Amino acid sequence: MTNPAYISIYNDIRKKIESNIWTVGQKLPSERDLAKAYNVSRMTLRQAIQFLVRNGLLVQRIGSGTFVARKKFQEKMEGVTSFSDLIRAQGKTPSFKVVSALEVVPNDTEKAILHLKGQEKIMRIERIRFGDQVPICFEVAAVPLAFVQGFQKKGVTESLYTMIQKNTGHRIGRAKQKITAVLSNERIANYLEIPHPSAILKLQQISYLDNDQPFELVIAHYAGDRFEFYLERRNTL
Amino acid sequence: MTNPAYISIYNDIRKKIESNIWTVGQKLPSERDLAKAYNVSRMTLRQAIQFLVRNGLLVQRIGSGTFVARKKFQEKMEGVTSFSDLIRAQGKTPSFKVVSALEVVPNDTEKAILHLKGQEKIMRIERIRFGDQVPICFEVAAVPLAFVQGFQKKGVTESLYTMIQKNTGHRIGRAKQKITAVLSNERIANYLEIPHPSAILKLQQISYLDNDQPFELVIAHYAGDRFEFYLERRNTL
DNA sequence: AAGTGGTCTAGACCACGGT
DNA sequence: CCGTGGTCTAGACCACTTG
Repeated sequence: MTNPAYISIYNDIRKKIESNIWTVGQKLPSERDLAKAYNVSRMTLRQAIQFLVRNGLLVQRIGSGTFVARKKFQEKMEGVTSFSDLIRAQGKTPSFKVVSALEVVPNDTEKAILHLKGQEKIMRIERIRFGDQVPICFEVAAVPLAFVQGFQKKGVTESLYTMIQKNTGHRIGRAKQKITAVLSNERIANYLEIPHPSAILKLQQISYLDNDQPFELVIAHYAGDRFEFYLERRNTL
Repeated sequence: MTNPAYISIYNDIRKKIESNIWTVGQKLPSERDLAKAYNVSRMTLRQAIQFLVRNGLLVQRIGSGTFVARKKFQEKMEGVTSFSDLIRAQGKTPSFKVVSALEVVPNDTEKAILHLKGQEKIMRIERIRFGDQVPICFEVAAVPLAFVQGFQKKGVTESLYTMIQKNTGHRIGRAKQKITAVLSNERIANYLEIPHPSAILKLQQISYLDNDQPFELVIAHYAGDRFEFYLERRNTL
């Protein structure tokens, strides 16, 4: 049942990065030294490094060395829908305002998607996101209460992901996203300060732990004329 | 300047698959036999296989063997915007109708994005895409004429990609996509048989060869209430 | 039991980057 | 120049699937 060596090494290095033992931009020991330290061959060590590079935690420069990448895991995980990244990429400053954060009984959609049973409650958070003070997105997030034990109603920052990882002992595995276009309704047009009707980019995101348990449902409404998603497809090699 | 062995092997196997020497679902020789055939060690052979698996051309089953995957390269390359795949995933039948296919002078956007100089012309193709006869998408594609030498105005099928690969000697490298929401205009509402105003999902896709030369610009308008994009993010390992 | 992919070793040479 | 990552070898044992 014991893991292959390269997976143990992968996890160990990841922990060192996530706990800031190795900080952003820092140079790691050479592959040869790391192999010695982990008592494996260099090829095996390289297999661990390879996955860390592919997942964006490390970058390698030939002739120079291996370095901790700028982005951390949970920031990466937000992936194509990372609001902050996309706003910053436009040279703007992201911010948000919490409209409400309540412990409530889930609606049918939330209940089905989050696999909730009986009377299990959720934390539902409504937020408006801004870029340089201009409202760009209104979003509703639902998380089962079990995942946010002892969670204060303030903030609801990026550290939600790290907290869930601590509370559950699981890591974040994957995220499904659906994107469509809808017409605005009065409430959303109001929040986003746009005329009604306007075109809205609607995004539904479901996030899963690495045991395939869903832990978050987000439905976001973006002002069509103030935001665009950017995707890139590459072929490795 | 000669390639590493695993890249040559990668390309050789890819050619065998794309030219149907090894057909879909077929079992490949074992890694040990392939290594012997290519006169490399098994580790090197595995590195080539690994990339083919990651790019979706092969699948491996432990204890069983290595097989040609169901999807081929150019189908994969359409990626998240593959209309046909998304429609078929809903159990519907995709089809399309060519509205026009003309050799014309590019507009400023096309000229800039496709890096066109002087009086170079393009082929501009307008299409309506259907799912089970219902119009879902109106799209305009622009390709520099140089890439479609001897191309007939009929069809404009998926084999566009393979033809460009033959004409240029380059492979398809990556694709950039921007997604946003806009309100319909009269013409598009007419093509898509939807009320006006409606919400439209607008997609711009730029495709590049592996030498980073852009070869295709597509601007697509999807009826918001008949279509949704589906994306998935995974963490390897 | 035989064949397959998954992992691993202990070396080696190369091309590149910085000093 | 020396240290780095990139590639490669010729073996080996394991876990899994299939006949």
